[in-house]
Amino acid sequence: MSRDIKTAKDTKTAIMDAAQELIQRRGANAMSYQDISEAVGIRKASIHHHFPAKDDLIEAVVARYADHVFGLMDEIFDSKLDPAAKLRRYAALFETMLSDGRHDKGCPFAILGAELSSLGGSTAARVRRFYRDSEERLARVVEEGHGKGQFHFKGEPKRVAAMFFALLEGGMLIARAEGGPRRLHALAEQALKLLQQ
Amino acid sequence: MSRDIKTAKDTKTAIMDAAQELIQRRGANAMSYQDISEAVGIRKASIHHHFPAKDDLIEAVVARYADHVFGLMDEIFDSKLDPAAKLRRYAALFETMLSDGRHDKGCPFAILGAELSSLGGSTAARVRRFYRDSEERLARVVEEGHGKGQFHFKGEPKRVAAMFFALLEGGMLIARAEGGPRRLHALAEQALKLLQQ
DNA sequence: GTCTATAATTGGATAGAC
DNA sequence: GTCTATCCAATTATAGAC
Repeated sequence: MSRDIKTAKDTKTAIMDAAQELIQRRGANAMSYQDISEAVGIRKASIHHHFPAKDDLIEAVVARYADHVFGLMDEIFDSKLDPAAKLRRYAALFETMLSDGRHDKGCPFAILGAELSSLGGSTAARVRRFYRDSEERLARVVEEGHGKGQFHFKGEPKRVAAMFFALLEGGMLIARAEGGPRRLHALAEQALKLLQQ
Repeated sequence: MSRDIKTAKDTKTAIMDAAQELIQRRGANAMSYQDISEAVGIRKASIHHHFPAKDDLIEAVVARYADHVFGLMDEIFDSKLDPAAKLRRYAALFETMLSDGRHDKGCPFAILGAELSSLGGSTAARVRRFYRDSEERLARVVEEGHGKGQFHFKGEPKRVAAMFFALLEGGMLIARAEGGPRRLHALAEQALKLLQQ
């Protein structure tokens, strides 16, 4: 056996976990190999063994996170919940993030969106893709709600979905600065009120 | 006369202009005195004469920008425009920002919100204040529109205002990544549709 | 796969001449 | 108020022993 049964989590994963937390809290530019080294308990050089360049690490983290979130989204959106409940559950993902730890974590893609121009090309592409795919999935739920008569609005479902997404990403940054998860929750609920009225 | 009549803009202002542009495009963490030095055409040490520490510079830029924006907001919101037109004009401020230069500038306060935990204390406080004051001003417009029967919604005007604000800040980051000013415009229009239906 | 050691560069910042 | 020169710390990254 090459792994410790108990605490076992391979170093590569531990590095990515630490990096993700740092990105969510401080951003990719403010994250250093030194920070990760201290968090994981290994030397800087060892990180380079797993991720030769910083961009490689950021990209790996971002790819893993996107897979994770889309997994959760698909679970929610493919369920038998009614459309409004689906949007609530989706919003709750953001709220839960703000509740985590020291209450200073944000959505990695909102943070990286702000840092977009200093990211590597493929990471920037992944950020854009995340936005696009999120809106696309949301649009299906909005459309479903519209079709079932649960949502009432003028305009295209696609636009409403984009609105809801922007609201959550922006609201997350704002609520992280002041108000926390409760404030983000209130934002999402207000949006749902407008959709259902 | 101690200033050149023609190109005259004092160095301090030129430094702040360069710093603001860099913050809007890359973020405060990715901005260096070296970058500014090249943009302005002076030496790094000269920047330190005007702004001893980087935090001083960032704070000065942020304070000036907030004053500027609140000036514009007050002009719009104190005008005789109807509430929907006021919100459109407000949204246009964000759209104009995205149209500027290489189309990669964002609202400094959205960028700095993402970098919040690596900012100096007083700068972070200013970011929070900007969010609060923006929402407060927007709330008055939303309330006005509700009172005049132009906006129809359930819930508190304060919440609706917060929603509109989060939508624009988040939408700006997303539209900067893909879609540009037109996309942000569509977002704002969709929100107005929901309010007016 | 992890370590020590070290390179190479850049960052923010200061001292002191002009 | 701007410059040259310099300092010191931090950062990304590599080489090579274990």
